Amino acid sequence: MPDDDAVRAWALLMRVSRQMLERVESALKEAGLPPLVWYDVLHELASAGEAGLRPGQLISSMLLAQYNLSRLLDRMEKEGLIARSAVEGDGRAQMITATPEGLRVRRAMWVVYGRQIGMLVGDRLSEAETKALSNLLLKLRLSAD
Amino acid sequence: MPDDDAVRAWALLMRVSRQMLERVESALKEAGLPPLVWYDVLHELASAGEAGLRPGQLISSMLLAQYNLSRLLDRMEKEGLIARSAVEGDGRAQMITATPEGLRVRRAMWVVYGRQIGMLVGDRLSEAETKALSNLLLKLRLSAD
DNA sequence: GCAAGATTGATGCAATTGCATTGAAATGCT
DNA sequence: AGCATTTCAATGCAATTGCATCAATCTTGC
Repeated sequence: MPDDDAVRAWALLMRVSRQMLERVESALKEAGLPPLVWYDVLHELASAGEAGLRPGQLISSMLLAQYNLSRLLDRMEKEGLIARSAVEGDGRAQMITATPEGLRVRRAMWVVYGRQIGMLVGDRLSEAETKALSNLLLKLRLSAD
Repeated sequence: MPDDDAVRAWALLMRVSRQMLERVESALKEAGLPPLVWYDVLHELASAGEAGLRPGQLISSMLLAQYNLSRLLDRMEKEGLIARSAVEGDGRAQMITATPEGLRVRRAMWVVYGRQIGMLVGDRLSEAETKALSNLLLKLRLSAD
């Protein structure tokens, strides 16, 4: 059985992260933008550059289930935000890239998303506190296993 | 646009909380137990004592949508873990109580859940760090609005 | 070359969630 | 009292998620 301090920190972690996530999701929705997970995909793709990414890379960087990603990409493709292309030399594989429209949507989402992060974190913690929080969370981060 | 520290803390908060949640959920599943949210309901009900709670109280303590709670209670009732009873003097309202079986399941869940909290938090942070984390999260907690 | 196994991504189906709306009962107003 | 408004909980329906499995292709070992 864990000690009370650990339970308290756990409970706060769960509650705060959910509250904040809901805030961000509802801000995006109010602005008529797609859900946050779309941003994450577009962000990863944008960082990856021209070449794009393999779905597997998205899965591991985003902690997303394979079947979930597959359908998420279906939806994003239907909206014209990403494109799938064949990988030469491996008929199973595919490459995912962000379309120009996808990059545009990403920027539009960041306006809302970034503002929320500012309000939810930047405005509430000093710089030192923010760094301290990151360091504590780093210790909690789980590796692959 | 928020500063980089805030974005970094945000990203870690999201990632760490999701990773941990998944760990706990899968530990519960492996043990053949219900999902975490069932624990939360049972826990609230157990703390509330004999009288039980009104759905509205569960909604606000658990950050759950009304329609979601309604159906969650359906499932839990079907499994015999909670009971709904009428409120005298208000025909719309109901009272939710945990059944003895519900309390038993709660204890069984805590064995697994508590152990996970110990491993995920207790074992990774010192007491001082744990308290510091709680204090930082407290500052991030959102009030009702 | 080829069968056995591994890897990559998609899909059928059930469970859950989200959204809008409904139904029923209480409250407020005149 | 009579009717509009509010409150409390449930529900129809669409979207998403989870689970198991599948199909196609690649790799390995013979």
